[in-house]
Amino acid sequence: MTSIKDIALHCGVAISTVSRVLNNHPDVSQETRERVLHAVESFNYIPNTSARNLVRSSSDTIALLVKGVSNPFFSKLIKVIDREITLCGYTLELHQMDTSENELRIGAQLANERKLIGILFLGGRFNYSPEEMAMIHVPSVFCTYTNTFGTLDAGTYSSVAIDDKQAARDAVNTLVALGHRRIAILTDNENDNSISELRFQGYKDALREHDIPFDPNLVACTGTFSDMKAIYKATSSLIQRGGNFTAIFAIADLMAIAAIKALSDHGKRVPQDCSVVAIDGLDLSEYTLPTLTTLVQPTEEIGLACARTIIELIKHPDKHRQYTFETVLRPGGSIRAIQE
Amino acid sequence: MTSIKDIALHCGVAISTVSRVLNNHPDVSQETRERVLHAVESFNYIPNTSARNLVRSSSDTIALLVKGVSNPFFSKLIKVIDREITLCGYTLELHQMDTSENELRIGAQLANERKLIGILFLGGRFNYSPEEMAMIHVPSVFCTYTNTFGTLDAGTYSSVAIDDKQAARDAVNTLVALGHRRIAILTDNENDNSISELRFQGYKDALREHDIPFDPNLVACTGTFSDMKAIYKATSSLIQRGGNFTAIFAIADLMAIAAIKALSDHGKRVPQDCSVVAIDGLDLSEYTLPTLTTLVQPTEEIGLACARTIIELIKHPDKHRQYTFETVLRPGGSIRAIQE
DNA sequence: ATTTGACGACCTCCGCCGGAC
DNA sequence: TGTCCGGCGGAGGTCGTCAAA
Repeated sequence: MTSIKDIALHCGVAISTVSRVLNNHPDVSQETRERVLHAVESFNYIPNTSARNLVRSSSDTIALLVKGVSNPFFSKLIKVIDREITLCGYTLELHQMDTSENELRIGAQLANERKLIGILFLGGRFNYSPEEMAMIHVPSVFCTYTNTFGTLDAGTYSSVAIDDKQAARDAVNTLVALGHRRIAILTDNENDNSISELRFQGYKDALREHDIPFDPNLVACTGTFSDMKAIYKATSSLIQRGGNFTAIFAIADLMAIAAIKALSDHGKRVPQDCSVVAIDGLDLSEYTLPTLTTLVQPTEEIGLACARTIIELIKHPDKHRQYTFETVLRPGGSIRAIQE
Repeated sequence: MTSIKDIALHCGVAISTVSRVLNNHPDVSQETRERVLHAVESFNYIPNTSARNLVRSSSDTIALLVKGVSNPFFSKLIKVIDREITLCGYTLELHQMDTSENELRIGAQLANERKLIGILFLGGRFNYSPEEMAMIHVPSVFCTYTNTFGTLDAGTYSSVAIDDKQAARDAVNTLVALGHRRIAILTDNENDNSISELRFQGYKDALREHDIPFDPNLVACTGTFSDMKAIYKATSSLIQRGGNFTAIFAIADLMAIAAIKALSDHGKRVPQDCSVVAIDGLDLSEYTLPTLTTLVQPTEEIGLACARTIIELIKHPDKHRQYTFETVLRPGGSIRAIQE
């Protein structure tokens, strides 16, 4: 392994001089600078970051802890966050975990190991307690979720998310406005203290607002956000239960796509026989047949907000804020008005 | 920040002794050990990982360098690789980069920084030179690509991939067998020394085998693998050129999905007016309308092979091998026979 | 014989001082 | 007087070796 010493020896200069060149210090003659840079190039020398971090007061690393990289909504978000963090001169470290793991425990461990200066949690539980949060000793931001079901004080945490309940209400209202009253819901889980539960609540709220009775027979749980086969099956069994619904609200775009396929295989055309609305607004779902009517999450803005919030928080560790973004309906070909 | 020195001072022992306790060395009396551990506990002392990595000869960390996490084919692969690496007792570190970046340079830097014991490159160029490869001093495996256009000796690198040229030939042959002779291709780039070029070659080979003249007018370049809008536009302009094609071979599933939408918007139904075949076999594309006819990459097997190959290579650094997997046609609703 | 201390090496940065021209 | 460069010491944790208690 070549070190700064080898470069110095080869150039016949002192280690300090090489260091000065590498760190763009002024007190080096143009000629020496070029000689050193040339040696660095030809030796393919890369400074040892462990040693570098060791002597520097802090690292420049922010970790992004993702629960389920296979979620296509996260894919784009990761890209945006990565770009902004890098642009601001920080290093982003990506970590993937299983949906069953405890993100806070892993975050605490990682922060210690890696000397992180911040953590972005992407996808997580909505019900943290102050005791749990005490594990984390570095600035952190909850991305795409907030602490709805938890007991954290608003002044003690930062989050960037959409209003999930409102988005679900908007989705259902869109269907009701078209005359639908028998509206089924396709969700992950009824009581997971997380995103599914919140959107499920929004669904029930919207029904109540329009005096539509809630029918448990119209609830289909998939147990997953991304396993197409499981979603297909859940929709199939919903159809076979014969709840006589005229529309489906799917809590995620991928679910809607699998649902449309299941409907089609059971002889129900979308939107003629059944309307479908979802939440996410993936690029993809604008290119399916029919195109999906969906509430678009402003991915670019959310990603930028995540990155900027953590950077601000690193500079001012107590300035906590919760950001909420609006979703916007993207009209598609998957819905239509019902005629009585 | 408390350091090992503080612990040593507080306990009235030498630094070496504290180190011995922390690393479970036997030559410490029970009493001293307990005293030190107690101090570590109460001071909340955590060893500095930078300093630790500086001296340690190796870590247990394998890095997975992904070029474009937004590629949905990679998402599932990452999951499989992560599971297997973790199962085998190693730590996987995920790193994302832009398509424009040089994966080898980043790999070299990372290996140095993190004291990696291995690197998995996921998605990369097919044309490395021995000089470039010399930057990498740890075992590494090329995942989903190999060195077709490069000058590496077969005994000097490991790879796990499908036979891209053959898969493309199979795709085109499927169309020819149904009577198609005017077959357009939807690809990223004609000469990128990478996956697109190889699949493009396979396309041309298949045409030649069947004495079908190659028509440059039937080539549509998207310049991207994942930007749906760009793919849609490329397809639209292909249609407007009026090449009179009866089928499209898309080199990736996502491209096919956007193409089908473009065809539909131009009044061409799939498969009645135009057949579409792709390569990838995403779960998703089994649930679109129509379902996509595609050559499935055995994701599970490829992922396992990637993980096992790097682990074997770490144990035996010179046992290089190139693995090739077969793709399998998954029939769908996007193709049909042509009647003259 | 068992336990502990002392030390140098690993690598980089940074500040400081001193020498050379 | 200013410009350029050398050299030193410290910081951080580990580990092997040697010496000492």
